[in-house]
Amino acid sequence: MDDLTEMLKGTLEGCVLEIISGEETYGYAITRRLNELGFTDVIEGTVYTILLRLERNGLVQVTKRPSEVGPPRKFYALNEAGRAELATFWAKWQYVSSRIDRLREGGR
Amino acid sequence: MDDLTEMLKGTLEGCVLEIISGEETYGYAITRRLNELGFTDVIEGTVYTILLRLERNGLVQVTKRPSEVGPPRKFYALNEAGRAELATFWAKWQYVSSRIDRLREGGR
DNA sequence: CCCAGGTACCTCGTAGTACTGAGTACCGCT
DNA sequence: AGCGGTACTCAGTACTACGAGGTACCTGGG
Repeated sequence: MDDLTEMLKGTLEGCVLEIISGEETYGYAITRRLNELGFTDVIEGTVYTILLRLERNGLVQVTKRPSEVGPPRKFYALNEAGRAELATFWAKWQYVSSRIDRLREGGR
Repeated sequence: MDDLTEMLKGTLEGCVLEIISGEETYGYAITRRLNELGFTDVIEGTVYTILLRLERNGLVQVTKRPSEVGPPRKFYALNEAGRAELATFWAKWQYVSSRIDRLREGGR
């Protein structure tokens, strides 16, 4: 599937929040996870800009830990504000996707 | 539901295409239709920029017709390229939304 | 020892999209 | 004549994802 970038706007951040909420993890691994999930074109640079934004907005707690196979990793975990943001993301997603599906059904 | 604007990027154009595909219609009415559908914050200016883009990209056929209640209307109808674009939009939507839903299900 | 390759992070510039705000103009009604 | 509803246009703004490049750590092979 090619060029989903415009459709991912506004949802990618939520996806990253969801991944972080599942387990404390770091940028490089998040990129791999997104690629596995089918978002094959999502690139490291994109994920890092999202992570920096989350940090700047105070939605995550960051912990730096050494790695045995490379440079130190920055692990991200959701804080209370992050969990709240994730909840509103899913609410918005539910709202938007249901309405688009309804439109698709020839919808009234 | 407030501030869906980022999440609508990339999907609003598809919604407009879908509405046009249902019946030949014009900008002002499309805006009303979107508002009815739940996208209450979508504003005329946004719809017109989308319509101009569709026209510039050769996805629609435009017909100007007089109105009895105001200035003349520009009616839009999909051409062959527009129908193709609409089909790929729904394919992308299917792809993206299914994957996001899977992620939400704690998904593997 | 050095260098390639995988791991891990950061940053600047660009492009695309939705929104804002202002402007223009037509119409019917009072 | 003026007002409210209809209808379109356009310049400017904000936000997000992406591309391309750079830095740095580690292991293994030549």
